[in-house]
Amino acid sequence: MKNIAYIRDLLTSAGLKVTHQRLVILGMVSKMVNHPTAEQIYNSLKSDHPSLSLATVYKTLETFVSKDLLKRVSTPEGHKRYDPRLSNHGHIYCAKTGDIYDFYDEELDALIIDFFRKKKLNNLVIKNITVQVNGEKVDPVKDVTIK
Amino acid sequence: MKNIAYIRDLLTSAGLKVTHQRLVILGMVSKMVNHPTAEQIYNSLKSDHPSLSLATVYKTLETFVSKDLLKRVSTPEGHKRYDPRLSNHGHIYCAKTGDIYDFYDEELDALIIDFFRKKKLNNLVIKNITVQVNGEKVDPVKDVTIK
DNA sequence: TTATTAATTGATAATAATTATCATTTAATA
DNA sequence: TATTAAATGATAATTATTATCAATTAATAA
Repeated sequence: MKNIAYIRDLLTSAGLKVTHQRLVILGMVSKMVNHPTAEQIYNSLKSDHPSLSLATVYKTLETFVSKDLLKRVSTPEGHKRYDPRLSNHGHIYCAKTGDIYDFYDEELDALIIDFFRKKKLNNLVIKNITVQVNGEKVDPVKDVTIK
Repeated sequence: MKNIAYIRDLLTSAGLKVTHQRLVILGMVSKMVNHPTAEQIYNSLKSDHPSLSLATVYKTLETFVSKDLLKRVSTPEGHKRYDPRLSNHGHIYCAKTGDIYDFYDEELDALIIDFFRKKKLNNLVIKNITVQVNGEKVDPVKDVTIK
């Protein structure tokens, strides 16, 4: 639960001016759970903030990504969506509904990081590693089915 | 090395009419190494096939994806790119150049599949699992750097 | 507290990427 | 070879995103 004062601090620490728009955009995206697009964030805000511009939402989101206040998530459909959860985690993407679910597992993270460490990839600074699971929700099945 | 006869078989097996356009598009994307966009594929073909339409390239690529003859790859930039390599593998994405490198590791695959099997995710048919590494190529560094 | 200044915003135009439409052409059969 | 359904090409339309720029606003300095 990010309150206004906390978001204000985040913006200041990132070297960004604290504007009304930034406060409400970061506040909104932080409480949205399903990795919204710029348009969805705009739609969630416009009734309470009728003067807000869609262009501002687009620009502001990209500003936040560049300052590491948000992460940008890519889907197989190739749309930009935003994720307020900054700690490393994986995504489960449902092709049928377009929903994205987060999953967290430190053991898996450690495993993968270790894997790449051993690989000794030269010449590459890794920013993040994401495990993306693509699948389809179905009527309840007994167990996870792979391929 | 996919020759014409082989590609012809692929198309037929997928229940697709064997057209000149499909042959050359699948032939081209299969030999392109860096996960091209529809436009890049079109550009690679148009000098030899001046009558080919960009719209056909777009449509054909999506047809191939729906028939599992290609995979669609998403990048943090949110563009659609295509991958002719169907066996499971991970992607290393360079934010600086936009290049995507493949990496294959059966041990890592087995590890991750096992992880999800144990999770017993109900209600989800997993189509594929991709490990996506986002990073930046730099002047040679000593070792892989994480975060 | 107000003035200054540079950054931000909103409105909208422009661009880029992708999809839709539909008349024409073509591949697979009968 | 004729038939027919599917695919193609040309282009319009749509969608997503970015650029432009005058007006506004936040941060600061006086």
